[in-house]
Amino acid sequence: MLTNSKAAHAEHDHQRCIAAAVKRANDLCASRQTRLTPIREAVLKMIWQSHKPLGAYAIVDQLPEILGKRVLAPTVYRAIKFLLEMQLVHRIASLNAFIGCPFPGSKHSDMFLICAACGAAAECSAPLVNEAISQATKRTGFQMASQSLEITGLCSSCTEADR
Amino acid sequence: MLTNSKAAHAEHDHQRCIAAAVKRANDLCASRQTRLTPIREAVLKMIWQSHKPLGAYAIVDQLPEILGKRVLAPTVYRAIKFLLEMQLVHRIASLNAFIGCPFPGSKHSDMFLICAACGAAAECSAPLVNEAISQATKRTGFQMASQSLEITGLCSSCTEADR
DNA sequence: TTAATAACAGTACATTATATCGTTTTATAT
DNA sequence: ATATAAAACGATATAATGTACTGTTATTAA
Repeated sequence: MLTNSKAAHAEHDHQRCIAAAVKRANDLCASRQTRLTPIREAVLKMIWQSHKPLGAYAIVDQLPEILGKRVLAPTVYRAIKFLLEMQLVHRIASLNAFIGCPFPGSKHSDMFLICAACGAAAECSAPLVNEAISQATKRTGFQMASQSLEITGLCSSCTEADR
Repeated sequence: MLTNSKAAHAEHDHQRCIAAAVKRANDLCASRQTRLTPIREAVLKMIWQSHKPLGAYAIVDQLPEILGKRVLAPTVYRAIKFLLEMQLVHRIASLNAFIGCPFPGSKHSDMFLICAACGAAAECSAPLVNEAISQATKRTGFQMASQSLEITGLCSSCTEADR
C-alpha cells in the first residue's frame, strides 16, 4: 500500500517536505505550461505548512506571513481553484478544507485518513479499496466519474499517545 | 449487495416510499423514547420528497408547503441534527445536503451514488468495500471511527437516456 | 401542581464561497 | 518593439451555509 500516513502522522523534516511539494508543483506547471504565480505558490506553501487540512479563510488570514502582503478571499479561492485543477491540492469535503497532494498531476482517487485528535490528514492509496468500489458501483449500473472517501478516527501517533 | 439504487434512480410509487420512511421514523422514535415532533416529521418528509439530497435552506423555503407555517434556519438545523442523531437522514458532505436513510437506526457506513445528471443519490451497502477500507485503514495503524464515501457519476437511468 | 427538561421562535452573527467588474500582468502575433 | 489577446489579480458586494444565544412554549416527571 502506498501511503503518506507516516509522513502526515509522525515527525519528519517538514521544511524539506514543503520544499519538495513546491518543486513538484514547479515541475508540473512547467510541463503543463501553466504558471505557478507568487500567490499560487504562497497558497500552496501555506497549505503544506502542516499536514492538517486548511480552510480558505485560514489561508487568507495567514498568507501575509508567507506572501508579505494581504490578499482577499476571491484571490485565495482563485488560487485554490487552480491548485485543484492541477491536482496539487485536494479538497476535504467533510472539513471544507484543503490539503496538499503528495502525488500531483496524475489522476488518482485516494482515501484520506483524518485524525480527530491531531487534525492531520493522510492521503492513502488503496488499490483494493478502489477495486471494490469500482465493482460495487458498476454492479448497480452506475457510471462512476469521481469518488471521495474520507475516514475519521485516530492516527497511530494519537492512539499511542492515549495509552 | 443491498442497495436502494433502483428506488432512487428509477420510477416507483414515491408516496408510498415517503410514507414508509415516516413509519420507520415513528417506530424508531417510539422505541428510543424520542419524539418525532411535527417539525421533525415535516423536515423528514421534505427530505424524502425526492431521492435528491436537499439543502437546509431549500428545506427552510419549501417546508411551509408541508408544515403550513414558516420556520427559520435554526429550527430546521435543529430538526436535521435530531434526524442525523437518529440516523434517519444522512449528510452528503460534497453537496452540503441531506438525504433520507432507508435503513435507519442501525449503524452502517454505506456509499452514496450521486448522479450528476438527475441529482438523485442512492445509498448503497457494499460489504466488500467496507472490508477493504477497514483493512487498508488498519494497516496504517489508523483507528477508524467513521467513514464517508461519495461517488459521483451517472446513474443507470441517465446513462441509458444518453444513448 | 410544580419543577425540570426538551423543543421551538427569533435575532444576530459566523463561516464558506462566488459573481462581477475594472485593472494589471503576461503571452502571442505582427 | 508594439499591438492585441488572454490570463491573473484587486476590490466590492453578496450569496449560501451554519451556529450561538436568549427567551418562550410545550412536554415530561416528581
